[in-house]
Amino acid sequence: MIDKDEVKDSIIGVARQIFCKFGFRKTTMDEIAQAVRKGKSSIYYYFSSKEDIFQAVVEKEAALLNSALMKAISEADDPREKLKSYVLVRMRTISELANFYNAIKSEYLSHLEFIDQIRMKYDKNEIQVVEDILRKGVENNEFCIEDTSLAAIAIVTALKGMEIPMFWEKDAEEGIEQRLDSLINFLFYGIIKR
Amino acid sequence: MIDKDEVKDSIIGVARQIFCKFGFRKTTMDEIAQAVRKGKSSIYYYFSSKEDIFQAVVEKEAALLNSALMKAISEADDPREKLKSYVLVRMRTISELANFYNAIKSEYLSHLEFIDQIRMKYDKNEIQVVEDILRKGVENNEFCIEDTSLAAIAIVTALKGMEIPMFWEKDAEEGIEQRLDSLINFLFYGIIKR
DNA sequence: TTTTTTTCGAATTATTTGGTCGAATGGTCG
DNA sequence: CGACCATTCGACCAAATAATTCGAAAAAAA
Repeated sequence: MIDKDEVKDSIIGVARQIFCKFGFRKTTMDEIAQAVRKGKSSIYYYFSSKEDIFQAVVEKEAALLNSALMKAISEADDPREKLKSYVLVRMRTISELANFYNAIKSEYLSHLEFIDQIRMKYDKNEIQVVEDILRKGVENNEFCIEDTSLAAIAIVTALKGMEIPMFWEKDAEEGIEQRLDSLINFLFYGIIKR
Repeated sequence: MIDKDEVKDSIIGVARQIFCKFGFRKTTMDEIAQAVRKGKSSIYYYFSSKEDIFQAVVEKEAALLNSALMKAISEADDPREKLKSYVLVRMRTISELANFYNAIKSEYLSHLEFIDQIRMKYDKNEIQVVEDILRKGVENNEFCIEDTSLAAIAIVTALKGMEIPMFWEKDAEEGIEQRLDSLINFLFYGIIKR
């Protein structure tokens, strides 16, 4: 017998590719089915709808980013390093996932609220994590921040700001490192105790 | 009043991009219309159908290749150079147009016979041009060929062989120069009088 | 064999899309 | 101005396509 989750995973993987290429609308169940070498109807044995598949893909992407962040943070030790590593890894990973986000953006997919829901879920998590780092930094006397909660939100928001479509359009490769540096500098100048 | 041909050209240009990205099937008239900032029905004022637009795009691509070839040939002087330049420019231009051909291939577009027709039309032209080069080369005693007509067909066919989809898949950039060299060598060894 | 899991073809329904048409809009020229 | 083109567009339709359902057939497990 086959592991159902394995099949689901392979569908998610394949679907991701096709979504990347054509976006949500232009991706058909037939294409997904053919790509995993199954009948169209078989897909419905694993997922209840096209939207369901898409949701799974988004969830997986978000989880991927999340685990990359967690790993990066856990590997650095002092708060300053943690924060730096967090920012760097976040941008790098997002950059890798850019394909997918590109595919999504522009499509009038906003009415699929679950995307926002998933994002929000992970956002809260992210903000919490960043806040923890900040708080520890304050305790260690490395950062001077009045309201760590607000600061965390600001940082995550700033990083999200770099995800805006425009950013990924053309300059990608070259511009990214510079922007990262300047962003990190900016954050640190305002945060680090001098 | 606007120049009708200008508008047509802009439609062709925009349509080309979208065809490239999504292929014929997945490209909708609405998209094309939106991209040129017109109503869908307005497009039909300039073109009679989606196929008609596509045909125009193909025609333009073919014409582009053709004029590139003519220019290259006219700039070289002796037959040997002409032939070499022809081969090089052909491959280079095709490489640039690869995007478009990629978009077309794989789609079951073969039932649109006009593609074959256009190709054939330009093929005949190309074969004729090559044959002229060869014949001059023979006159100049640079080439030794029994049947220039057959040889021309062979050469054009050989070059077309390099257009097969597989070729463009992955190795593109690196492999192309080598292949070109070897192809040219191959042609010349069999043709040039030693 | 019986039962359960998995697949699929055919049918159904919902949505999309190519294409038409007549009515606007707007500029041109007498 | 008003008659006359050129151009645009919204509303509409039929055909195509796509999502989803369903029952039955394989395949696997028990």
